[in-house]
Amino acid sequence: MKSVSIKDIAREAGVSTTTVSFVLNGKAEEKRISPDLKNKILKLAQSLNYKPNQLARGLRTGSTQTVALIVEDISNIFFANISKVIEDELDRFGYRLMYCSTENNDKKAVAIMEMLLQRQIDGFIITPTIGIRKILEQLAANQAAMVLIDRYFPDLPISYVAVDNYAGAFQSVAFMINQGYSNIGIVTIEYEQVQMERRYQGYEDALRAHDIPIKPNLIQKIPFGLAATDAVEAISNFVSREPAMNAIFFTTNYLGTYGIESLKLLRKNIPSDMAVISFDDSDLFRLNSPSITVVRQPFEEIGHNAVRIILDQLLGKSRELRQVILKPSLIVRESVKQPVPG
Amino acid sequence: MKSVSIKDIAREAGVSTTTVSFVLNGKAEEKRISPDLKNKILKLAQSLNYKPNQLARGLRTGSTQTVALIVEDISNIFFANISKVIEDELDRFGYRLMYCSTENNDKKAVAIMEMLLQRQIDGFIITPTIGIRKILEQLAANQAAMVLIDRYFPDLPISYVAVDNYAGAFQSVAFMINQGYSNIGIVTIEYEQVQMERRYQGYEDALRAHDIPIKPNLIQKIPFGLAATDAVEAISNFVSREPAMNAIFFTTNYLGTYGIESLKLLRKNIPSDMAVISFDDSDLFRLNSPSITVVRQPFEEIGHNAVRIILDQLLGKSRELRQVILKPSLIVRESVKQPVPG
DNA sequence: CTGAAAGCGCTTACAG
DNA sequence: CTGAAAGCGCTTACAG
Repeated sequence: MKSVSIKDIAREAGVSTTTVSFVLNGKAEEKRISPDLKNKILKLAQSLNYKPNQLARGLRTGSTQTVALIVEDISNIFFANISKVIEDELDRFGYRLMYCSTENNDKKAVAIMEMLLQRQIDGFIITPTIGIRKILEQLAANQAAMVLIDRYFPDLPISYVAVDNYAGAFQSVAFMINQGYSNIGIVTIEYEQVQMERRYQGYEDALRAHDIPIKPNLIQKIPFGLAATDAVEAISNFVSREPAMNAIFFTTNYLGTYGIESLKLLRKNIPSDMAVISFDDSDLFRLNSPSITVVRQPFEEIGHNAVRIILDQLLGKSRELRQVILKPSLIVRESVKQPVPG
Repeated sequence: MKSVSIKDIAREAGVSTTTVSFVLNGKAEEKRISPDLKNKILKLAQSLNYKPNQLARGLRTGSTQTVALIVEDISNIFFANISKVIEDELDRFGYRLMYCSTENNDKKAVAIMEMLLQRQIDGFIITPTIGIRKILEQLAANQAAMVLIDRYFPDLPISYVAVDNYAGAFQSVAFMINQGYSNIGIVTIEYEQVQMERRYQGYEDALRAHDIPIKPNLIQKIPFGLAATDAVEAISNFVSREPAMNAIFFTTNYLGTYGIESLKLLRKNIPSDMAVISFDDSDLFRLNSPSITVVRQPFEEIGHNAVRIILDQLLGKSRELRQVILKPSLIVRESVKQPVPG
């Protein structure tokens, strides 16, 4: 499948590749190329089904007009939603989006970054894993166009867009307390990253603010990447082990999903046996019977902000450090009700 | 951020770029380069943090070691599952996967194909939209490495991997009939593509095989891409309009999800008011109360087969036309029960 | 054992 | 108004 090049067009048209290149790049007027010649070249390109080779163009210009989006898992609805916003927006500025999932695996994340760097990607929108900190530092030192989303390194001079995880968690737990719950557990991820730490801290502080003691056995940490069945089992054990616990805060959507499965297996009724709030929204939470109260992250705003920041960098408008923290919102549904007294 | 090239390494090492290239490509032995020199170059590349420029390499060799996966919607769990299988498998053969979503939009699909063609992608795994038929024909004529998944053009000489949609639908509807239902409706997508046609045909034939007349008013077609709220409304109207209908077959996962929402809004009980089966599985179907009976597609097998076919083409092992049809399986859960007599 | 040179398909400063 | 030429960073056939 030998593709046609500007050389082919030039030969057919009887002109130089320079002229063809000018015309094809819309510089005919600027370069004062005659309209007749311009049209001839355009027609020829069309009829030969010419497709510019972006590798050659990228090699020559140093720009691929491509932005990479690196997330934890593109099939997670939270990231899928964000990526759609980002893709649509970038498209309007002539940038292509290339997405990659790290699965929160440092090795995979490093490999992805290497791969992207080799492909001369213009800009990066990244949900970082801890293991790529070094790479990000280097990129930052090299003035690469880059913005972090969802999670970030507070001490690194890299722009980010995130959500007030602390407030989202605090608000959720406070809501449960105000509804009369006091034996509130938390299921979170055993992974030392800001966003999860902040959610955990919101949980603790909400309890403390209401003079409720923190009980270590109401805290369940699940290792990241645990197989679904194992995670469900861990949560089931946790629930069975703590009969006094009557409410659980799940710090992310898949944990909430596992939780619903566990409670279903245990035949625990939501909310009469167990009140539930999860971070992140999903069809499952919305349509579950009863529907699940959630902390919704404003993914449209996250996407918009990330694109604005990366474009400012790419278009050379601004390289200033931006640290955007957006407010999540508690969507009250049916999974937290006044508990039966006694 | 000027990156280091083999020229830099060559200069530092006091050798030619040829030698550096040989070493970096693991041809030191073959080209009989002295071990000392080899190590020196390797060390140098390491310490200079050399990253090969894949654009240059791709331009020169004509191969980018990249396969594109074009699906309808990467956030649909069915496609997300397939893509993970494909990505992992290709990775083991040194190929990168680049994924794109068409959203079943012909214009977007064409734009994606153009973009990929310009980027010298080595192979294509495609869930085609109707509008890219022409492009696929051209690619096929040019011997491009390519395989279609999920849907295909039966009359085009292009390999594909799909599921026996007819059998899946037939089995579902026959199951409902055997459970005692006879007023079985169908909610499908108004879109003229094989896979949906086959599912619809399975529905019709199952009814016919059991001497149940086809009633046009039990057939609801939803335009593809209809906003969620509108689709839910359309299904609600459909359900309300046909009080005699006591079972519905949904031909794809998001329709099933809309259906559950509609039934919930209408306060219809599954299965006592309405039995439900949907094509494709999901957490929502599995965890819903009651859990939803589904036709599960063997996504692992789909992915494996697609990769095997594309690799055979890429590695030049085989270009033969392969038409793989896999069997889906009915997963019986709680959403179809014997209806109350009368 | 190693290197000079051509060339992949573009873009663009320079010249006329 | 248009073209010859250099060069982006690689790989590789050819030569010695």
